[in-house]
Amino acid sequence: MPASTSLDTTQAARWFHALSDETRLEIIERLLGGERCVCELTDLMDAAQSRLSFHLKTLKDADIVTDRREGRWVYYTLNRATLDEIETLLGSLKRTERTAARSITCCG
Amino acid sequence: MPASTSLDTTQAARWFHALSDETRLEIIERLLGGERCVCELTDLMDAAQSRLSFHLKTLKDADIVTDRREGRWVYYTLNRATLDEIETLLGSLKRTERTAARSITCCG
DNA sequence: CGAAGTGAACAATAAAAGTTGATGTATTCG
DNA sequence: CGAATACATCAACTTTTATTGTTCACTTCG
Repeated sequence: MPASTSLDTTQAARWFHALSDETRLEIIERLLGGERCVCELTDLMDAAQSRLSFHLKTLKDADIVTDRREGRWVYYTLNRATLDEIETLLGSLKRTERTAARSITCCG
Repeated sequence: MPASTSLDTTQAARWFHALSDETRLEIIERLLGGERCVCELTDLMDAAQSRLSFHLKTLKDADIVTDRREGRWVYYTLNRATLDEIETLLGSLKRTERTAARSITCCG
């Protein structure tokens, strides 16, 4: 049986890591209004292009955004399905387990 | 006015960072069943005490757990209120903005 | 009081992650 | 074709995080 409980901590850590950076959260904010190409984000955020590219890749690897090429532009969009999954996961971090947790009466 | 939109990205990044580590997620899982003292966690997770202490501090700094001393033990508990806040925040990362996002017609 | 247990804090090190500037690749346009 | 634009990728470097072993403080108990 798996080491511990039901949560996929590896996947969860990946997702939360992708969300754990201010620049990336700002990107996400910009994408709330709809898809954006990199150059728009570069303008809006006044950030170096290579820096944004780095963070966009991080978000993409975590499946939080998707990209689409159109001519010489690449448009990024929020992947709300993944955000839904993360929200669900967060929910499961709150649920009270009814299993026999209190059997271990600590160290005494 | 603030740089961008309504989201407190600093706070959000702090929270997500606290959740972005497998060890910390495992700790949270163990706490789902109720409060635990450090020595229980050390046993359950087969991890060095100083390592757990480090991660517990990270979680505590992010307000995701609270601690309580009782005799020589320190008990940690999930702070579900914070988890609720994070869930709400995640929700706001999904909402569709109705503001004039499309005014910028990109670089063309 | 002194020994033992519990856990925080510290220092040294290792490993990730982020930034910057430069280079490379695809696409469009003259 | 050649120049320009959009973006990814890379290498060098800096900053953050995580791990490990050790030490320190507090509490209990003989």
